Amino acid sequence: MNLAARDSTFMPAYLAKLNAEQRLAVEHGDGMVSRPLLVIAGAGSGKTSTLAHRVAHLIVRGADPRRILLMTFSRRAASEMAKRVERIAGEVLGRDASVITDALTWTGTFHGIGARLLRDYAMEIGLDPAFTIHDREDSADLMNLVRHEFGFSKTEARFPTKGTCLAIYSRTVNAQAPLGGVLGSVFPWCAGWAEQLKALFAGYVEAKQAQNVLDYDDLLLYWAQMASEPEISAHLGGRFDHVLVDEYQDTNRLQASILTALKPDGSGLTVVGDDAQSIYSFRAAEVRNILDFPKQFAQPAEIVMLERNYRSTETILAAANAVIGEASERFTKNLRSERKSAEKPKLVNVRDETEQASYVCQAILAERETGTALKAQAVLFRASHHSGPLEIELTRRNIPFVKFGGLKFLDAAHVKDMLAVLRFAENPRDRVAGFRVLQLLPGIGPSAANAIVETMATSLDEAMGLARYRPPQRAAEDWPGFVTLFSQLRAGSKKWPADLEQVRLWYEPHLERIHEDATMRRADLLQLEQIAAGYASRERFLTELTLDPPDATSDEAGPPHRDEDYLILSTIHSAKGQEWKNVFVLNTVDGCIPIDLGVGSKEEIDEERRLLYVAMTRAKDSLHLVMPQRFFVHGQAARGDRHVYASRSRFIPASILSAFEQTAWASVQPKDDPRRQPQVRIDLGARMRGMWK
DNA sequence: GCCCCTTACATTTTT
DNA sequence: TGTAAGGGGC
Repeated sequence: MNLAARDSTFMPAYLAKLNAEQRLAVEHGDGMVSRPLLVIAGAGSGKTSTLAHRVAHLIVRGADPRRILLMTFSRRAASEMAKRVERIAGEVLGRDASVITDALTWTGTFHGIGARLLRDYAMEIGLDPAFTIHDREDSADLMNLVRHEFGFSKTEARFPTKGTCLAIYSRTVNAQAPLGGVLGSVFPWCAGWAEQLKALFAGYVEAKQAQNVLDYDDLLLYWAQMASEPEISAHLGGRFDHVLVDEYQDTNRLQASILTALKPDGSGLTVVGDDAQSIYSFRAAEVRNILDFPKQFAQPAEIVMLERNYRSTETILAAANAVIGEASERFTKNLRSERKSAEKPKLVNVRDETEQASYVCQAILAERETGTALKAQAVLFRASHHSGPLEIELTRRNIPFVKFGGLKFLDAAHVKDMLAVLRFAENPRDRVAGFRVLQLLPGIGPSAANAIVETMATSLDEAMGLARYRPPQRAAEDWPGFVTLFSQLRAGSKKWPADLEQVRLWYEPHLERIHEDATMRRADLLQLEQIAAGYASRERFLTELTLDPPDATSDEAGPPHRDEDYLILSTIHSAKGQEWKNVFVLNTVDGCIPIDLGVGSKEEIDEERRLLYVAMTRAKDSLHLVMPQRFFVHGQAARGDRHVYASRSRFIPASILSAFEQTAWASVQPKDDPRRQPQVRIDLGARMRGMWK
């Protein structure tokens, strides 16, 4: 049988839809464990689809879905992937497909998979399986505790803040680099504190262990360490036949070392990514991971390049290619598109951020009039706060929107309080949680809270230690209620999610005492209960919520207006992997893109350039880059006129302007703009008084 | 020791 | 703009 005949006669429909390169990636190894595969997938080249097809193809060809490990960048990406795999496999396997894809249980983020594996192997590595996980803020709080303990909060010259300390620590761990080197290259202003930081980090690690907590980095670090032990490594690697990693350009050295430990010779390994979209180096992502992948193994890797773009029009792609073409070093070639369009992307000049907001609103509404849903349109920006003026204008005009990135539901103090109670019950050694919870009681401050967790730590049983403690007089009234709550949560007398309701009933009086807007906050707590109902246990709820929190107003139970049409607002980072018919990019000016903090080195500039490239390549049909000419300075009176002038982003130099259509826009109703009121100050009161002199 | 008030200050992106 | 550290009253 010759290949051509096989192609036309026996190729399943799901393969026939793919182009030649995509099919190469999907069929590599034809379902068998085979040599490593690298897929360089340009923006809009059908990357997700190709990966989903590959997984489905593996299953169709007989691979055991329980032995496939699929790691994506977010849980959202993981569930999207699972849905697609099921649909594709369904075409071949019929209704059995859902049973088979349900067995595809090892999908998730590196951190999420790490947490699961660590609980599995906890006994072997001397970890208490009841460990709780600290999010970024909890970690910073613990770092701060140690920082105070060591007396670093009262040094002559100012010691780095808790957040900076944690950033340095995290960077050092994730980059697998020596502290000195990290300080020199990334945190030069802290280089003088090397000795103290080293001591601080040692203390921080000890504190985490004493309290049986892991931070984000530990999930990778423990996993990598565990995987480097020969006995565990063989067992661990043997659990999975196929390991597939999405967005490989955004993995760091620690993650790469985990992959190597799982599959030392690269057999059964697939990584997918695009170096032109690497935007996470601030998190120690290492673009060399993807560039050096082919050289990493003794056996040669198969390399597949997907360079045909199915998303954007030719004109949008030409402009994006022009922007990325200015980059100094690059692996991927220019993408090509066959979607014709007469319309170039627009460079829109507006007076200031207020005008920018008006422009975006009217353009979006005009598009909706022609039949483009709000959901098919997105506004992207470099930093979360860049969307502030637009959010005000959208609210004023009653245009519903959902914002991704920036403030999270879980950041609200009252939500954190509730979660801290649960975490404290789950792991009574978790001092950050305990410290927070105990201070909710009136009459208990930092020193009493400290004494209590100390008492608990030295007791054989934590709940008993708590019951034995004699609280200060002013806390006597509220104390017994808390002890009862804690004991019941510890004993597990209630079933999940009834636990959470019990905590809420206890918490509500405190909420009303502490916060004036208790009613609004109470609604959040009810929503938290809705979300909780979706999880099997307290432990799963706490773990998964920490590792992949729901976005402020979307996801999970969601707000009542979920079915309605709404506009998407997103940071460029959070827009990764997504696409919209119309895309607006705010503040395409120097100081915003690139952000003024990120212009230190050539590498940082290149990353900022890739950010603009990622933003531009999200657009299918139309793209607007908006450039306010002046920005009002913060920290002045409400109507103050202090401002700075901005210029077009350096990533759009004159030499590539021809790829854009330049326009200017001004709102036709200047009276809407309070800043345009007459710039005079008249003391009418003085005139009135003068009338009687 | 707790709590409220003032003042200073820094200010990206996220698992 | 909002958080964090410090001061003073209870």
